[in-house]
Amino acid sequence: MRIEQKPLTFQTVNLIEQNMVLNNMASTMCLTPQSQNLPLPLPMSLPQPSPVPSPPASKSRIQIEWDINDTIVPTVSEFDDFNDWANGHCRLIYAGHNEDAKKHASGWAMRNTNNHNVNILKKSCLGVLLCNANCRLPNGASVHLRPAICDKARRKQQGKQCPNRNCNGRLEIQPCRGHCGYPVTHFWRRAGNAIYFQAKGTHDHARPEAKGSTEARRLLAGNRRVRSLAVILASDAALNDKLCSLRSSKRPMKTPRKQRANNNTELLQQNYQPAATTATAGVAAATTTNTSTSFNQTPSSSSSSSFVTPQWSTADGYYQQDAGLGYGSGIYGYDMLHSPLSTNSSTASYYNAAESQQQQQQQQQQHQQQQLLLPQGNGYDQLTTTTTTTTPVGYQTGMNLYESCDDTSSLTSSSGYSSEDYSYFNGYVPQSLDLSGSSNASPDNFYTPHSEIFSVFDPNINSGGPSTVELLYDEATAYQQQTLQQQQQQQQSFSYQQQQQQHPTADYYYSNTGVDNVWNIQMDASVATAPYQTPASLESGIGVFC
DNA sequence: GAATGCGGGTCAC
DNA sequence: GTGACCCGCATTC
Repeated sequence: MRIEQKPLTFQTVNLIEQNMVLNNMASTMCLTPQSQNLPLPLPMSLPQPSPVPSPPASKSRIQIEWDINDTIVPTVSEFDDFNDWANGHCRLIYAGHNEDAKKHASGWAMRNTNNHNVNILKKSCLGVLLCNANCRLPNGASVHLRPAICDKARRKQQGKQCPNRNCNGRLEIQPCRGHCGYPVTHFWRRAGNAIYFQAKGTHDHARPEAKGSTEARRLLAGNRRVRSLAVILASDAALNDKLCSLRSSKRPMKTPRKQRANNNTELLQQNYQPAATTATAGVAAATTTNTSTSFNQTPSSSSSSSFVTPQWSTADGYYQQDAGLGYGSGIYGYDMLHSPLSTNSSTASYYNAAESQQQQQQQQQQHQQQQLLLPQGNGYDQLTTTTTTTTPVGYQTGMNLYESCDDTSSLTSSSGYSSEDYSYFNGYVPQSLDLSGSSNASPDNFYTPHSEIFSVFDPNINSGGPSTVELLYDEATAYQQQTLQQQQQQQQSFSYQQQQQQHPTADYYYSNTGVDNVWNIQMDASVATAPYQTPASLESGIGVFC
């Protein structure tokens, strides 16, 4: 036991950071499998990410030492915000009534692991399901699916053809080896009025898709107008992020799944109500350099408690958090599907630090333009605000910006299948999407690495009125397009982006027969015919057609 | 059907 | 003893 004798108080940010440095140091002290004579991780057929820096460990605002295995854990009166994407060696204490905590939720695909301790629930990370061909979607995103928790279901997943029909790759699990060669483990323990969470290890893989997307796909399974994987992931991430920003104000009563499906249309009518305070905790972006200011610990803090500092308390932090983790930037070896809505935004990675100030100015200008264009009261303006009020360091510029950004998260976790996941639509109607739709805007604004997002919609898709899922996607589309326009204005040369711009008329089309629920991603033969190239392929000069 | 929690059991160190 | 992992069962959604 290492319980401090002094009363629990909320320490200064500096102390928090110091603690995180210690935590990170502790994590680095982890013995390697070699040193322990443990079997090395299984050789992976999947392309391994290049050595990646250790992501920041999640922070706890509770400065007290404890361990999940302590006989008696400290009693606290203040709790951490729930963090779906807890990473690194960290300990968090959640309120006992926290629904997510009660469900032992996580954005990571965690499966139960028997530790023969009835008091402590142990879970280990399953990694992420990737395409072994390392294919890229037209938007540059990689395939990063969520491994099924159920062993049987997971076995079925593996070896399946990549959802990208033009890719011959197979889905393979990239196991998590973030804890000394073993999967990252999470420990949950209930004691008193608190739920204690401890994570060991730092995930060495991309985030899987949000849990909710699996549900979404199920919903879509019977829908002949299922979108592409890219869109699914994008929209999922969009919803994910949005839910993140709303988490604190939501949590309605649970709704049976069937009822949710039936109510989806009704949900669309709900107006987007921004959260006064968003208590969802993203992955704390502490840095080992201890140079960070209080990322996410916005001055505004929380109105509910002087101790509680919502990490996402302001819209401004939206993208900072999103951009900061670096998953999308390839820092961790993967360019995850990004959208401003995405939990894995890589959009910001197209910019570098030296340009950030200029970008901000441009963004502000763009923001003003957007404000003029966007309808009010439909929620879209909310998103716009979150998008364009990015601080100079908001767009991720590399690992050194961890401290100013946070991870996002999601709907995933607990709420993946919860009604709340589908209950927080903006409620804006398709018409609003037209503002960002391809019909009115210059093509130059659309053909970005993510342009396919705007091409996937069946022209007849709304003929029968938008479904819940459709609007879900539309929402992602509109939001993403907004940011794409900003990106285009940046005029920053990124090879990948340049490649896209070389074919300003190129377009991608998706088709789905509805039979096997497999999606085609095709380039319009009438326009550009150059193969799509990923940044990597551009470097190597090898075109990638998937 | 899948997620989740639980627990028995095995294996390696 | 510890940790990882497999498996089956039951419950819930």
